[in-house]
Amino acid sequence: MSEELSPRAQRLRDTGYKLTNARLTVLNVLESHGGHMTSTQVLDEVDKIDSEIGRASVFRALDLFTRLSIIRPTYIDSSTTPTYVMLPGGHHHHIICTNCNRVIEFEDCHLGQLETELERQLNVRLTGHLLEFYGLCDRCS
Amino acid sequence: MSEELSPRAQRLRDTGYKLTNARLTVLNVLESHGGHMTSTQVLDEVDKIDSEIGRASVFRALDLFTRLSIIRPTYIDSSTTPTYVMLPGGHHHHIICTNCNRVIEFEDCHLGQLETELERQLNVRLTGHLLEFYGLCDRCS
DNA sequence: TTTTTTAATGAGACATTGTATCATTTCGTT
DNA sequence: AACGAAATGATACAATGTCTCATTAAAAAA
Repeated sequence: MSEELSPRAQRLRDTGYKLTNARLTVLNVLESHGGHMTSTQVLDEVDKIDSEIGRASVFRALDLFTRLSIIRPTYIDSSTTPTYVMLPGGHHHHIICTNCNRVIEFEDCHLGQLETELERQLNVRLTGHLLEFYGLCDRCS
Repeated sequence: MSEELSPRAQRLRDTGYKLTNARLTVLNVLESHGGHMTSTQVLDEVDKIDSEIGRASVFRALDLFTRLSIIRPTYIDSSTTPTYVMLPGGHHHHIICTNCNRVIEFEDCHLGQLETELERQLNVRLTGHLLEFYGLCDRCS
């Protein structure tokens, strides 16, 4: 088949993982929802598209994508069920209203400098980050 | 009883919540472990101290503390079971090694400026934040 | 101090979410 | 086309979190 692959799918293959139907479907679902989904939502959407895909494979894909820093689990409106956010370009930032749980995205995080500083000081190699601010949104404050 | 209260316990009472045995025990456990614990660990430790305290109350306390930004659930070594980190002074930052899951703490995050900028631009009131970097630690890179 | 009010509790059945196992299938390569 | 390793799907299971409701205990009022 000669479909074109999304950059993330490319990355999957380049890292040595097989491009299976299950993985591509999960990735597709995440991408088409902007990557703010719980596992249950992903399971539902995947099921709509291809009900042959098993529950376990969905969880396995979510785990794999997490390890590859394609997505990141975080806790938004439940302190127990994670929401998977995409890490476009390896990073993500938002504000969570602690009253109504609304999520507000914003652009610049100015963390490039801190990142290189930490890499030098601690001898680590950083590939991404997640920055969450908590507080009250304009409606709730 | 005239025990002195921790600042966080004070905060609980000041916000109008009762200082119950269950809540104080959970808080105590979190504080004495530096606040990097899963719910199961908290349940175990609480049970050691006072086995009368019910499972539900522990979860209720964790939820409450999360709402008050005393702790924050985050992903560390499982993409599903959250680890609760304390937000001392309303914030927390660390590096998670995506290979061995080691957590490296660091100090300055230099986010004060960004915080005030966002408050002004978006008309929000921010009370805390969580900053996570992902990458390979010195041993794994 | 005693009483009152009401939030919070604990027990435990239940629901939800995630994982392990393993025979079978599929991908990518030869 | 055939091969081998990786991944899958089915399903039983395990772990984690939630609900209900009668009872208790914390804080306020008397």
